[in-house]
Amino acid sequence: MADNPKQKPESPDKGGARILDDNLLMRQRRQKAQELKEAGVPLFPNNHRPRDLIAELKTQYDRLDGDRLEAMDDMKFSIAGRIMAIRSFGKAAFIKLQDRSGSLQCHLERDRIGAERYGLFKKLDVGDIIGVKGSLFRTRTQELTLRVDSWNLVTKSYRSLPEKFHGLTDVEQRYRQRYLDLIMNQETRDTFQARSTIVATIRNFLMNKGFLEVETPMMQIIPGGAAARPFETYHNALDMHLYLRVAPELYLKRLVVGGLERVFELNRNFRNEGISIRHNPEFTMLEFYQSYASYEDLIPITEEMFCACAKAVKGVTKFTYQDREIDLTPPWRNLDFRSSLLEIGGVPPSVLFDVDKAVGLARELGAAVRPGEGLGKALAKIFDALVEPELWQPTFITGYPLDISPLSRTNDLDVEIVDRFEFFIAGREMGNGFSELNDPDDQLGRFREQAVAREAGDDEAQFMDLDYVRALEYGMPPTAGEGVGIDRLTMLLTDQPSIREVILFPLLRPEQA
RNA sequence: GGGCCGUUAACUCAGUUGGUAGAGUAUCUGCCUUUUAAGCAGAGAGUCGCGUGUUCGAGUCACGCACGGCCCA
Repeated sequence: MADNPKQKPESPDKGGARILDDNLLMRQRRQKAQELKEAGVPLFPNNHRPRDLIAELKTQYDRLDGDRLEAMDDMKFSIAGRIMAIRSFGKAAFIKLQDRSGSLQCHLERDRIGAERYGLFKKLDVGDIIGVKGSLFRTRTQELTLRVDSWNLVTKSYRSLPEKFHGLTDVEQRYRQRYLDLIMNQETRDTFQARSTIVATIRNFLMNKGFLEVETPMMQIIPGGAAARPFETYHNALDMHLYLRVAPELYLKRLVVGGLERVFELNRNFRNEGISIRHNPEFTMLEFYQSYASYEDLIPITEEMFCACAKAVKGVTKFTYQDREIDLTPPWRNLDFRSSLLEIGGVPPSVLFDVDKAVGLARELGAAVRPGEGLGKALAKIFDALVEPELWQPTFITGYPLDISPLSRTNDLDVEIVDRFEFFIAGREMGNGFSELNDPDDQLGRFREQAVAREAGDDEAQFMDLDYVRALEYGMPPTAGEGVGIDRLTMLLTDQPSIREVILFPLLRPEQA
């Protein structure tokens, strides 16, 4: 392959051979595999069907004492899993078998399974996947153990697993080779189990409230719905530039115009921005929209949904995150945006209505503020620096400036602000909700202002979307909508400090230059 | 983009003022039928991330690059 001159250098599998390294351990394993094969043991058969799950055996039989188990010696069980440890003696061995549900110790005796099969068993390696059949018993230390009558190889493993005591701890290797991380680390398996539970809980929660789950384009001609830089791509057959969506918002609201009065989408967004402990270029967002509701109606729904997730994962709504207590019990704190700047940020009142002072303070705090950016943007940057990190307990912040909220309905009493909240837990934004702007003329004006900002160099400004305005001209019922960051919620409920710990395959540069 | 830290055997890690590269686990060989980080005896296993430089001599010092982590932007 490597010496094929026709091989394109850009080929995605270039260098594939380079990472398929060869070392003594692998040569030994392949040698033993060859011996097994020659003895008539298939290395990669696909005819094994385990009947039992380890966790279910434990649930059913771990409460029985040794005598009871011996009395049911003719009851046979069949499990399959990966060999995680072998403790071998001359004519018998203990192995630890791990399946998706847990792990169980098994005991193999030469005199029980026969000298020939026992000899072949000795050629197996830690990491191999095997099936075993036998009965349950208790060892001297009372550990529930399967007494193996017969075994069969299900899948040969050529690579040796990490050391049993420390396991795999190298962060880079854990992310690049997540499969290995999952084999070795129960905590990783638990984290992604929790993630699945959270997603399922949210789906059930919304469906029970009459929401319809929908899927809208991830490849968009006009990327809208959030202040973020999009990824660009290209469709060959249509000869057309496309963007990966930064949010599904404008499509979901088109569906509300269409009469789907309660909709949600729970799927991936893409933002072409920096990577950090709380940002991955692709991330998962819930967005849901409810007609005949305002942003205030979303507050109890949000509280209820988060509590449902916490109960599903942790069983409680009070827990610790990174050694600090979090209490999700409703009602959550509710604080006005400007008040939060004064009370939590310690910002002088004069800054709140003075663009120059706000920009000055934002810059003092190290934020990049472009010339021409308005008061709202500057205040938002001050908020990010001074207030957000302090919002440890769940807090709704309301009364956001209009100029940073181009899709939100203007407040009826104060035209400087919109009917919107963001909410924060553990010093992080967890979500954003507002009464949707459904006046098409107002929306068109907001898009025009965004276009001006874009001209001025704001590459996070919204794109003009005339079809969306046209949809609003047909009439969108008054609607409240909300977005929730699923990765961050998962971090919160699994006590993980980094978003990469809750994304199975976080984005990394390639190993090889 | 900037700062700090890391990269040594399959894994987890030592490696002193620059002087032939170490341990534990894993592996291999022998013994061992209730172990559970099993035990005992022996053995093998390394482009020290990559490159350049300094030096008689570099895992170690300098510079550059790559990848990763944390912090800042």
